[in-house]
Amino acid sequence: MAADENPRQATIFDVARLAGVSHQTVSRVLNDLPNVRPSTKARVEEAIKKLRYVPSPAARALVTRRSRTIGLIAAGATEYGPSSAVLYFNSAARDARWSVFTANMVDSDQGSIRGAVEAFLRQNVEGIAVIAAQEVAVDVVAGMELSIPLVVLRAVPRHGLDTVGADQYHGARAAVQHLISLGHSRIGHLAGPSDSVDAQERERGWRDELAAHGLVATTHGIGDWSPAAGYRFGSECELTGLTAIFAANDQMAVGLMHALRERGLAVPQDMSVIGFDDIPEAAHLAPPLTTLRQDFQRLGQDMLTTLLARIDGGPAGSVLTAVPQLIVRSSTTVPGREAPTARRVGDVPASTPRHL
Amino acid sequence: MAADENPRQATIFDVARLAGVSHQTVSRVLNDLPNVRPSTKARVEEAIKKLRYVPSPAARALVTRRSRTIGLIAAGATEYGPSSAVLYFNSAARDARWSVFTANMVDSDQGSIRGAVEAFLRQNVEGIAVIAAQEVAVDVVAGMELSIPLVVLRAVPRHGLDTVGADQYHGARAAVQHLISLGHSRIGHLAGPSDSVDAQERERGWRDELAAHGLVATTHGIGDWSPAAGYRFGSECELTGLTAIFAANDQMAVGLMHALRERGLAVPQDMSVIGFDDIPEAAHLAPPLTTLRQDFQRLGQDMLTTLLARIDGGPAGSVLTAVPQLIVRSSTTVPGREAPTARRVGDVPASTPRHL
DNA sequence: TCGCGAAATGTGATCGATCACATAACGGAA
DNA sequence: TTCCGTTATGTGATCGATCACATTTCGCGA
Repeated sequence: MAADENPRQATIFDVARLAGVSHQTVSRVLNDLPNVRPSTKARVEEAIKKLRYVPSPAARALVTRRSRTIGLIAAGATEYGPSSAVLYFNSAARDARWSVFTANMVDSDQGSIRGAVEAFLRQNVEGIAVIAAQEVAVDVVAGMELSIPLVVLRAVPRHGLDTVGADQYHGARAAVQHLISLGHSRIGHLAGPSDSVDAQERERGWRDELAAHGLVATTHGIGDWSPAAGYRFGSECELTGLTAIFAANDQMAVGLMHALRERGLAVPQDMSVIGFDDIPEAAHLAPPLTTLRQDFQRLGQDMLTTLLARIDGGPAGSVLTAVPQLIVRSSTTVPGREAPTARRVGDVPASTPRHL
Repeated sequence: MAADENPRQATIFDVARLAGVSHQTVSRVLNDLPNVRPSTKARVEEAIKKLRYVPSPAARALVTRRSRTIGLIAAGATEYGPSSAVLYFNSAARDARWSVFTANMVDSDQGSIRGAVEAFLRQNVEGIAVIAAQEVAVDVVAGMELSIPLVVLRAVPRHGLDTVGADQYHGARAAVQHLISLGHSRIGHLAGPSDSVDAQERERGWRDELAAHGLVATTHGIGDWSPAAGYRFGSECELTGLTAIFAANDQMAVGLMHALRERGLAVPQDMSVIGFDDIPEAAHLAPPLTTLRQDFQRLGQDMLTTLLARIDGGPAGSVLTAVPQLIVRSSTTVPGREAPTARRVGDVPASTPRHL
């Protein structure tokens, strides 16, 4: 592999000279403009190849004020869902020959997010994508009244915003429906943080599906998506009469099952547990976890498509991709035994969600 | 929040006019060059603030051929370890006011990686970082003989390359040492893919620590880091005489324990299992997993520091951060019962690793 | 007051593309 | 052949910074 260490990169003028045309004609070829004789075009393209010429994005950006570059704000990108969406968004962008500046937020306070967006703007990004569980991230970016397109991963359309998202609400209803069809009637819920729209939608789905069957939504907790939060909820919550729990994501379900085990309850015999996301570990937990699978690949790709369409001047719009798919494994079953009795570590009033 | 939609961004000339100086003086203030009177400097800075002026990176990059931009190749970024390193690398870069182009590879074949690097070069990145389990990614990038600094996440220094990594080898030895000190003498290993240096180092640590105690390395498998691979190994491997298994990462340990459970073996009573990484779920598995914790935050930050130092003309070097820390939980214990007998699903010759 | 070197500031070229406009070449009808 | 409207190509300005170099101002000793 000849690593020809050019003294300097070839410029458009070098190409022009070699092809025996003016730099402007080269520019026409580069940008696929009309009115170039095929024979000329061929000569130019050959010169480009011979010199291994690549146009300078800096020079181009300077005059066109376009950069073919996108900014991506990613918060909570160590969790499975968001990080998958980021992966596929990024990959799709590369396929479309766009470059992506990424800002992975370790903490998504207002200042950091604002700073990241400002850095993007300074780099002349042509659009911004936000993949963040926390609604505050969306609020901040939306509040900056950018003059460039913005697309957000979000289960619910929001006025003035392009959104892409999976149907969390009906996914959650499917989860609860599954439990009800097994015969459960008291079904608890461990929700995600209340500043997350996905979490809100899953909780709303839980309530509505219960209501649709004349059941009441009682036991309820709020976690931060982490296994530790699931564990705390599982240790502290009031279980009397409860036969099933719907956890807002798989990671919390892991912690939850751990706590139930410690309280002497068997899953699924004493308590059915259902998660959300279908992380790779889900099939191998003890017991293998029933959950709802989301198509993160599709989400990431749709986000990119939507953003590019908007950059090209297309109309605003919201995409709601398919409903998450129910994957039945072994953590749910019919409510076999009596309502469980277990020593309880903490006590939570049934109707008041408790922050963990 | 006055969203003053300027007709156009202010330029260095606007600032110069307002401050009553030449554009060159403004440039001096911007770049902290000497020979500017403090009073003049103050006037310029005030003008900058008043006009909300930000220098154009495109114009700057065009003339300086510098971009204050880094390219990051990330492969396997849905796994916990790499994605954490990516997160902290990125965050540290933003703190240092550098922008990061990220290329998340969904598959890391030679062509994709080469393409990503070429896109980076086109964008005039000043350095490239590689966070990838697969050694092929490193080979490709290193083989391109770039004229810009390159830093790689890698447990072992490699000639002509700046590397940063945790000491996988001694981490693995600590894992095996832990098992031996509990009384185990036949300790199997489920390694990561053989094209991963981390995997090689962990395996080498396993072998060497056994040898140091006069024990032989027998049962051995090769997985791809996924829970599914752990499960396949656990279902198929020969267990006779074995009392402990060291899995090269936590995710495979999850699958492994699942398979052991299905074969009627209890962890840790019949088989001790130890993992590597300490994923957030580890503490909540059944049983909670003994493992080795890596400091990914430190790794990401060190990578950035090393890369920036090289960009500033510093000498090449390799950083080996601390040895991963042993976290003892409940998946390991003394080898209580007799050597286990279990129905076996498959059969593997003891000395030949089997690809899963 | 003068002179002179250092400090402070200004002027014009430059990076490498596109844009706006001018001009040359072509091709068919009068 | 002449003319004229396309089609093809070329010329010079422009984007917004830095760089190289020229010029002015300042401070201080002779």
